[in-house]
Amino acid sequence: MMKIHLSGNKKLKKIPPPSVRRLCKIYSLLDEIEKTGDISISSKEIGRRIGVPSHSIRKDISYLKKGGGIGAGYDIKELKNHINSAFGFDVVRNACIVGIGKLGTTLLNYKDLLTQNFKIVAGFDSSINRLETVKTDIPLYPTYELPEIIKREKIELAVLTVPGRSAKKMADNLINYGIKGIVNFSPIVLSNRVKDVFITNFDIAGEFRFLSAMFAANTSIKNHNDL
Amino acid sequence: MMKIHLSGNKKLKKIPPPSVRRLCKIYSLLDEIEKTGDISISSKEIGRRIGVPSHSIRKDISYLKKGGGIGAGYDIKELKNHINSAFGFDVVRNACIVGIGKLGTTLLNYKDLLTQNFKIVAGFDSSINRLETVKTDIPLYPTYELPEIIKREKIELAVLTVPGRSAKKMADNLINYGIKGIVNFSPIVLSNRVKDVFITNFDIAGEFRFLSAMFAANTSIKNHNDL
DNA sequence: GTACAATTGTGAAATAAATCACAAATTACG
DNA sequence: CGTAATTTGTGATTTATTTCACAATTGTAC
Repeated sequence: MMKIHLSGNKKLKKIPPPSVRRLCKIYSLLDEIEKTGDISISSKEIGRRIGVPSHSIRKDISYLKKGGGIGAGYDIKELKNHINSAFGFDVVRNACIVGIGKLGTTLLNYKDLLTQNFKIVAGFDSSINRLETVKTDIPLYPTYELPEIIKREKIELAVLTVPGRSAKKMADNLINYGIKGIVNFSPIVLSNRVKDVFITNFDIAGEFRFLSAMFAANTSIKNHNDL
Repeated sequence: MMKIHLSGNKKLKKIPPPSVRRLCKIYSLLDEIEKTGDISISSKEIGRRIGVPSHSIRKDISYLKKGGGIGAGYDIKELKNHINSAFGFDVVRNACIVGIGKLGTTLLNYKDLLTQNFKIVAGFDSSINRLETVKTDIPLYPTYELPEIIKREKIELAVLTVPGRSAKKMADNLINYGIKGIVNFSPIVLSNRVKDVFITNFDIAGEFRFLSAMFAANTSIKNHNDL
């Protein structure tokens, strides 16, 4: 259980991480649906679309919304605003990619990340050779320039796509340089002992293994994110 | 809670999904450590390495192991075998990648996936043009050949890297064609209503948003997988 | 060999999350 | 306007997972 400080709201609320995840998903969905011209949607429909029972949706939304129209559906614009102000999706944050291997290069050019509130403003790699061969619009720098560029470009978040053996050390460095959030794609699990630094581990190979384990166990599961 | 049928064991055990995840991680760790020549390891050390308290590690292992040496550490080889036989990591499964866009291409050549028990034996895309331009050692086919190739190559698992708008339909098709597990990289959440088909959702953009939400909430979290 | 330190295994307790169930509110419609 | 059909919001309940606590076991030092 975590504490979420709703901006524009004196109250301190606790929102379970699974609910935060679902709310993020709901936000994306609303974004999509808004384009079709709809102005209202029910918890049932949201649930159907993201594959979750409607009562979960209502519970999730109840964590951040007070009052409103029981009986009617949710006003899409209004609900988006609620999530927005709770999670700060309206603030654009600068991010960098550390480790310009295959995965790093893909993410550099992965359009979906650039939408919303992430802006990738730099890429880093220790191999000068690689910096020269990778083709991208985003400026690339050698690793030793990390402290300087992070400061200059006001980078808050880092995507870590270095090999496992360098992940731990690099994460420590990044934190020292002032990075406040890390998305770790290396197979090493990074635990965040440092206060105010947020780390999510995104282990692709591990996820495949998990699928295989569940598969072997002949059992159905819901979702990766337990969403 | 799920049912896991331990092979070579008459008993039916229930292992919570979070424990399955951690056990997968533990397995990878043991694999690494084994190379260094160590033959034994403690729950404390495992916990330190994957960022989880030692009592969780012991609990997880207790789900699949019976008897053994209290007081001593875990024998690495033995523990690996236990996990192995519980989750079937010794069986190699054929997989394919559906949707050869940027992400799909990266995964095609992502070495880490090829280790362990996954073997990517085919790639599919609806654009003939793309099939011709992508450079890879793995054979590529047009989408309409999916049913045939799945049967011929005995493909059990699919990695879905198509755009969101085609994800749902493609997933349904794959299931019809006999695919038993799907790793979904599209932003659409796929829920698995079909028995015996396992789906994990791997939403990169969503994960970034989640990080941002946690970041905005000024709260520290542990791990993406809730591992 | 004996005391001491370290370690596992596991019921029991505590915490977290999902699900339920239903009152209260709204809309639809003749 | 009145009745039926939807729909939300949320305490209460159930289920799931983590954490605790400690007996039992093994290794270690002298």
